[in-house]
Amino acid sequence: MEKKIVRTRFAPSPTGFMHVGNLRTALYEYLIAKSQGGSFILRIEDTDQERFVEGATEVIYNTLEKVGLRHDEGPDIGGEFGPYIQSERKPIYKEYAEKLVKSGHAYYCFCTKERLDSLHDENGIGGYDRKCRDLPKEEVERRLAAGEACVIRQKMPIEGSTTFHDAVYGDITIDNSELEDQVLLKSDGFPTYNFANVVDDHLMHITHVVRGSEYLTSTPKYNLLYEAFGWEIPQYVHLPMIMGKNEDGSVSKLSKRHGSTGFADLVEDGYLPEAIVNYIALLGWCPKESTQEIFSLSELEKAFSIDGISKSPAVFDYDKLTWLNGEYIRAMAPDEFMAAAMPELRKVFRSGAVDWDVLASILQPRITKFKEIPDLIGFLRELPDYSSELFINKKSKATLENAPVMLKAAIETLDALPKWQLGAIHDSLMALAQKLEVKNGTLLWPVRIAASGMTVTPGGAMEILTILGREESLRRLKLGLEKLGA
RNA sequence: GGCCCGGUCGUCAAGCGGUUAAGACACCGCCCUUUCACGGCGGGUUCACGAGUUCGAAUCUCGUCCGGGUCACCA
Repeated sequence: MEKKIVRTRFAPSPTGFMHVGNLRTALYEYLIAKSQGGSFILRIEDTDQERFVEGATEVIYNTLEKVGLRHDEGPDIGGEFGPYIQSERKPIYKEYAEKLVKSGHAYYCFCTKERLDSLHDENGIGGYDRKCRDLPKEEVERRLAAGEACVIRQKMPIEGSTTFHDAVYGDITIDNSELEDQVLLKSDGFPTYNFANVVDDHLMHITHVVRGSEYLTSTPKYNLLYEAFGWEIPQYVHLPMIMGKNEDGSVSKLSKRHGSTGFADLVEDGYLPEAIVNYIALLGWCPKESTQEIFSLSELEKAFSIDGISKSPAVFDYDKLTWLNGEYIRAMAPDEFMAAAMPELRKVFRSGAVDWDVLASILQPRITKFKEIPDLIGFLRELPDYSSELFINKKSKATLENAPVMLKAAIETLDALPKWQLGAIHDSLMALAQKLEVKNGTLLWPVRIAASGMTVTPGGAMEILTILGREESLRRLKLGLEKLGA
């Protein structure tokens, strides 16, 4: 049997905002295609002209590029089945909608917006009453000729039920009585989302329709459309929703009140695109026969399979994303880390000789986001005001009495150092502790306190001294001595 | 409210009739160590509840409860 080439599509509407749910859908669509050697298509769904946002398609292109999801066909690069922007396909939808009217699967409806609104109850629930479903042919033609505004509606079966198969949820059956005679073509001539999808997915030879599970209940309408046209029904792959945790502990569809929900917001918050992709891949999918969690995009392409997709909604966990981000930072090569950290480092050190390598070495294992850097090392730029109480530390056996002694001895040996380098500082201080017959901590604790003015610092006394440089280091140590009244 | 879907540690999750019910994040403890971090080791009444099928159920069936989704000329 010949195997059909897998074709998936990402079909966002240009709203100017890339929700992580959307991005995950795109990711899975890409992975389903690529894991099977297929094609990933980008189609812009701009059928709602009221919602048009300037520059919104650029946001889509930029996001896909940043996360590395390269499409094989799309508005910007073309392809065999274009155009790939729905507003440019307007005549196609009209043609197919009229076909359905002719075959008796759809009909013209002249009901006004006001009449439709009056059909809903106070909760906004209640659908169309099918008033125009059986209008006499002559009346339809007369009103059409008169130029009366109208839409084309799908004629749903009154009885029976429709069953469809979903690759993750299995067989789902819904009574046809639940199905409304939905609008296919709006009065402005644009298709509705549902109709445009069916027509385009078929015309573009899409094999797997991937979308959020909020579309589960409208899928029978799709099947009915495919059947009315006599088209082959694609594979449905519905994805579990992404939820956010509310303050009271409950969950609901991930939205702004839960934190950043857009790709751009997350990047702004300091998350790396690779980490975001890695994290959302794991939200609702898990590899088979492996407990691997760190995945590059190409590793995902190899490991992904539809049967690893879960059914239940997943809560977006910023903690885990943060951890992953830290993992990505730690995995960076030194020069890569340096390049990425430099903009933040420059906020603290505008000029001057700094031992960048030592600085990077204390930062890389400690940060989870680059934007943490300025707060973390502000003390290097300016010594904070601190209390002499900080010199006391039980575990290091550091006291107010021995601190001045240690400091004095440290200043003396440090001052005599020919070269101000981490190795030299390390060796001399270790030798000093031995000579004084105290544990390392007893010497190093007061030195670090005097050098930093803080009880908790990234890196130890030696790294801090190295970065500070000879002059500033000695100045701070002497200041510490003064503070101790010695 | 009708219909649809879901329910394994706080969170992401493995599990597909027989397991000491994996792993990860978070949390706690210990170790490493000059603080913190990294790293290492260890810890926690997790199968919503109730029936049923079965020698045996987290896994199958039914009911209950809880959560979510959906009912537009929005996507």
